[in-house]
Order: sequence, then structure tokens, then C-alpha cells
Amino acid sequence: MLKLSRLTDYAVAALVRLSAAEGVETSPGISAAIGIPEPTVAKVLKMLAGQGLVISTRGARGGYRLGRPLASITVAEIIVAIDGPIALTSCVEGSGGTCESLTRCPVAGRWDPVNTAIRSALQNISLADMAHAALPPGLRMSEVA
Amino acid sequence: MLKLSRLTDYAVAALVRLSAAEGVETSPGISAAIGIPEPTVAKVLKMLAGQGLVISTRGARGGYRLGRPLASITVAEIIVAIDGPIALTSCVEGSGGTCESLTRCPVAGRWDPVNTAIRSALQNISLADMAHAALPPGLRMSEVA
DNA sequence: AGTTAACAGGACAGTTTCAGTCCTGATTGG
DNA sequence: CCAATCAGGACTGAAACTGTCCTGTTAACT
Repeated sequence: MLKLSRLTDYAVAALVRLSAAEGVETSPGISAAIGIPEPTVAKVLKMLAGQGLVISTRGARGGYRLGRPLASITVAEIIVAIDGPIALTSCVEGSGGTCESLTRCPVAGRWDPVNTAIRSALQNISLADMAHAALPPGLRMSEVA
Repeated sequence: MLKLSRLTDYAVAALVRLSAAEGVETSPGISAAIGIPEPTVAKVLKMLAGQGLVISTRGARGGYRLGRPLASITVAEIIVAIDGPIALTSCVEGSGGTCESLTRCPVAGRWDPVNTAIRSALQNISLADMAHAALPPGLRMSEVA
């Protein structure tokens, strides 16, 4: 359904939360703040740390903090960190394996403009944009932060 | 991986093929032309017919023909016909059911700008654009963001 | 009429992918 | 030395998708 994974959604929640925390926060702490089970939150944070979107500190009193300001993190980066490269069709996945029916397939390569358009759209939306988006009626920022 | 279903890919192939045929063509005929098994092609065509993207004629000497010129069919329409409404996150799916943790979820509603951007991008690409895209001999999507 | 070609619609199993959890190891502070 | 915390990978159960098949309906041709 052209939908992204739920983990990406969690990643956004965690990043926004980290932004509000203004410092180092632990995985259990983030879990409690955003209402998502701790093991899952930990998994997401590890993936984000791998891409440098968050910076981890190990050991006691360690935790995570934002690697960059929210405004400089794009939605595209988060999706890449969680779901891998943005390629709508397997034909253009960077896997290197060629489509088995490449010689007949009349679509090979034609999704490129679509992929490009999607990437461009996602790169033009920052996390700050999402954080500032209007919240549903009845939900106040103070309640979630 | 933010990828669309393979059937959508087939749909594009079938539509481009129908455009080349310039008339009524049967499901088995399209299958042979694009190298995709007949039952699958039939399934895709039925879905496209349901959305009016192709027009079916029943009975002997029946078949399918394009409902509109390629240039007026957008990628978004095909995706909707095959995969359903374009909504990246379940939070904003038109299901009406509210997120079970809506009161805590700090992300509710924030994907809207992303969804809008994606829809806009997909609505601005017509099938004719894809049909005209160059078919690269080696087809290498070098690097993705 | 009868037969044949073709679409319509739904039901079905096999496969793959994903979400979520858990375990073991490494690092740092008290 | 002990506790807290991240790192990395393996594993399981559930869900979605793919691809196929079956039955019914429509229309042309003989």
C-alpha cells in the first residue's frame, strides 16, 4: 500500500521526543515518554545511531542525544535509516541483480522519474516541519512532551 | 522499504502495452506481449477496469482498451487502483479508526504534510512520462540517498 | 440454439516480509 | 567490583502479498 514501516513512525516520535528533552535521555526513558515498548524503541534508536541521526553514549548514565538539529534532519534520511534506500520497485533497487526478464520487461528503468520525484519530496520535509504540524484537536504539546 | 507492490509494476506494463496496441487486446494477448503469466495479468486488468483506467468488453472478441490517453493517467491513479489509497502511515488511513494510543502518540497527524507531498509528486507524473523514459541498456541506479 | 471466447468476482495456499522480543557482549560511572 | 546502558545479532509469530484457480456471465459466430 505504499506505506512505510511502523518503525519509521516510531523513529519520528523518538527523535521529536529527544528534541524536547534537550539532552541525553535513555532508551527506557524515551520508551516511557512516547508509550512504545522499550525493546522496540531500543531497536529503532540503534538504527538511527547507525546513520548518525542520534549519538549514543555507552555505560552508566549514558543514553542518546540528537546528532543534528531537527530542522536539518529530513524525512528521507529517517526512512533510509529504518527502511533502507528509497526505491519503489525492485527493478531499480541497488541490489545489482538484474531483472530476470529485463529483455522483455517494458517498464525497466521507467520508474526512475517516480523514484526521483519521491526522494525529492521527502528530502524537502524536515523533522521540524513535522514537529510543528498541527496536532489533532484536544492534544496539547505539553501532554506529550 | 517504501516500495509499491509488484502488481503495480505489471499494471504499468499492461497499460503501456495497451497504448501501443491501439485497440482492443485480450488478457492472454497482453500476457504474451509483456511476459507475465496470464492469470496475474487478468487480475491486474480487472483491478484497473474497476477504476475505469481500462474499459473491458465481454464476450468473444472482447478484451481491454485504454479508458483514457496515457498522458492523462497519473501514476497516483494506478497505485490507488492496485494498492489502495496512498497513506504512508496507518494513523492517517481513512479508516476512521483512531490510533489506540492517540492521547500519547506525539506523531498523530504529523505525517499529513508528507502524505500530501507524496501524492502531489505522484499526481504530477503521467504514464506517458514513464513510457517515454529512456530505457538504459545497463540500467544502473548508482546511488540512492 | 449451441458452442466458444473472453471478462467478473471471489476464494485459496505458498511465500515472503515485518514487528517485536530476547540474549550475549562491550563500555562507562560509582 | 557492581550496576546501568548501548551494540549486535538471532529468533518467533503474525501479517501482507503473490500467484493461481474456480465458477458464473456476456457476446460473437456457426
